[in-house]
Amino acid sequence: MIDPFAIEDGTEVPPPSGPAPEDLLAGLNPEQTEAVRTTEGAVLVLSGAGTGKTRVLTTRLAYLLAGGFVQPWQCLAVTFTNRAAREMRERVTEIVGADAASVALGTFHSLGARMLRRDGERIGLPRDFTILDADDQLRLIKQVAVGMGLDPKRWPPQALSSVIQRWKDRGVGPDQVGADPGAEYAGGRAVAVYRAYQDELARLSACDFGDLLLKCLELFRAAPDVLARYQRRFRYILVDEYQDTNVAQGLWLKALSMGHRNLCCVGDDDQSIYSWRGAEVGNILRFTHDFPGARVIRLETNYRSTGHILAAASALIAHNADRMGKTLRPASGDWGEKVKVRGVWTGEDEARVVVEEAEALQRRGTPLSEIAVLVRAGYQTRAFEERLMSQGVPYRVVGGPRFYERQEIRDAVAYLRLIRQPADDLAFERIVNLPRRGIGDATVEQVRERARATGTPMTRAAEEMIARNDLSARARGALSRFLADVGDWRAFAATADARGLLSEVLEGSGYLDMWRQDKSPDAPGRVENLKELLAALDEFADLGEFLEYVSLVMENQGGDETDRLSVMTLHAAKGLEFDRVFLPGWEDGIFPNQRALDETGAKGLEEERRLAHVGLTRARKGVTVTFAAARRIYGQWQNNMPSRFIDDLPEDHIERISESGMGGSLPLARSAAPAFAAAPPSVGAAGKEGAYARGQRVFHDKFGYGEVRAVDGNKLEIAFDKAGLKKVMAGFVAPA
DNA sequence: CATCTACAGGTTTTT
DNA sequence: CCTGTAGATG
Repeated sequence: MIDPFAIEDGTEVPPPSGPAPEDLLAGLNPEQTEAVRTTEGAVLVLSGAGTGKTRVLTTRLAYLLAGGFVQPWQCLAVTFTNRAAREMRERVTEIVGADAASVALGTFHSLGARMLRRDGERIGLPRDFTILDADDQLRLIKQVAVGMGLDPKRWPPQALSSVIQRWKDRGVGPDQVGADPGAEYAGGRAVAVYRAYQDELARLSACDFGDLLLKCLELFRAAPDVLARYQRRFRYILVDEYQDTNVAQGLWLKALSMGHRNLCCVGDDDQSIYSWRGAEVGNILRFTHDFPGARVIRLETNYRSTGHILAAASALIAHNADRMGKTLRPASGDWGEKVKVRGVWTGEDEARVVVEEAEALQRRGTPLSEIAVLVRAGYQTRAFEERLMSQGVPYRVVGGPRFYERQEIRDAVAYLRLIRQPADDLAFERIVNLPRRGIGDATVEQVRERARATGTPMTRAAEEMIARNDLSARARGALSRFLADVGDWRAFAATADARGLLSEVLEGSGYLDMWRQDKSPDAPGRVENLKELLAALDEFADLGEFLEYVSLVMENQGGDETDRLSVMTLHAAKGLEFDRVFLPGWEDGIFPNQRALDETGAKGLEEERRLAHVGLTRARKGVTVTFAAARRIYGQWQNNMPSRFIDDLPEDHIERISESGMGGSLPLARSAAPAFAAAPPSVGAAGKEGAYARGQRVFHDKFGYGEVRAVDGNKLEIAFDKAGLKKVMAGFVAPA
């Protein structure tokens, strides 16, 4: 590594590579220019939706580098998502070239992990610690809590886990909990669970996601020299999505920036929608207090949306009290279309109407990829999926499980982890009986018991139990066969490359065969994913490096070029934009969500409103807000009032649409609803009952060809050739 | 130890 | 309504 002091000595400043800094400013507006050029000191760039935030961020980084006054590795750029990090790296590379490669650029978590790998030994964290994801974390907390005698029914591990995570988000270790919120949870024993969980993590040489920051803070406290080194090194720090940082991340940034004090945070308090995940809007609201003398620069010129959309969004968000205040101004004078507000009778009507409008837009030339349906909660996607599927409109649901969160990937990774790290008990437990090899819960429990009693890893405990003949003959045989296999793989790992190793493991263990023989419809996809994992391994010489990549960075392969409409949650839509956006389910209780209201009151309502603001500002040219008078939720008919957010939209900028042929009696104002007390008329949207008969051959988009076994109204029971017996709505199949 | 049945519970989820 | 999990059963 290059000596960071080479530049500060001022002797050999390398000549600027690429463009001159001032040339980069062409095309920026005055605020953007100011945000780029104010390189010294603390700067908060309040960047409203569509105001060119990414452009400012990348230009600012390029501007620093292009001057040649700072080495790339003296710049720290922090994002939340890998996607954002990748995009920033790509865009800066386009501007300044290869220099961009050595900028310390990444997510909070990956940068934290890098620091801990380097210096974590100073706080007793081995260099090769394992990174646990949410699933591992939950299993471990559950184990610990149950081990302490807590009834998982009364104190769900899930809840304990979130209490502990909130502590970590706030930078609070087990010894610092004090009177922190949540301290009373589980009769005050949550703290003890936290402490035991941390002990357990230490025993496993593991960190969960929260630890990647929490342990950095601990490191900075315990080893001031290490902190000082980072402080000297990072002369310029750049942070994206600052409104989403939690307390720990805020402290992390503050600590690192104390050397040169050049900290630039970009964010938008009006897009803070992750407080329930520990994000602390206070970080942005208190910025000038935390960094006295800080400059605040507002970006308010919106280059994305037409006038009516912006006017509606601005008026809506103006109803929030807790904000720094910003007004989006349209860059163009184009008012465009008013925001459509459309009431319908039922949830099915809503899906039908939305899909019809989307199809009409497509006919008039809007690509499906420029149309999005943004819902409040995941369960709402279903109605739209059904309708889109039956209409044959290509669509994608964004935001399924991440690649590395998939069961099959985690299983494969667990094999690798166990091979590399025999003490990885979580990996051991995960795959010891997967595929089934006759090592049941009872046996695993015995091994765990002995491991706990003797303070050894489970692998070791299992070996000892075999040697001492502590087990039933069956279990003993199965377990020793498993351990022998792992031993063989471990030996193999010494010579083979990563891909060869995993390939051998997946075949030799029977894991791949397990999925190949599985009859469920998603099994082939899992086999595909495993192949993808194998292919990804080619890029890595070192298994450890790969495991880090898999647990922190790896994403679903995009690779989908077909023109599809997007369906996703509002949360997933943040940072994206589309020509046309549909915002369904604007009904009190759904959006704003009832639980948000119940649990966090006025604060919750404001966050819901920010979510609505995010939704509206995703659209360039058109927004359609819809609400249904009644919908079936969990099989129960429920009448709803139109969302109070509809009242926040100024009449001048919206167009209320009444359904034709429905008597014009739809509740277009809140006072008119709920519209009816009894069940609404059934629409029968899902299909033509009686169109299918037993024995008929049919085709289904997902499951392929099959034969109808039974007909029950519009539900069919079909024996699919590949996917097996399924119950399917008649609307989803076509005669074959 | 695997498979079946009963039953609770169902907001959002960047790492 | 439907899905995931706990416990009882073979």
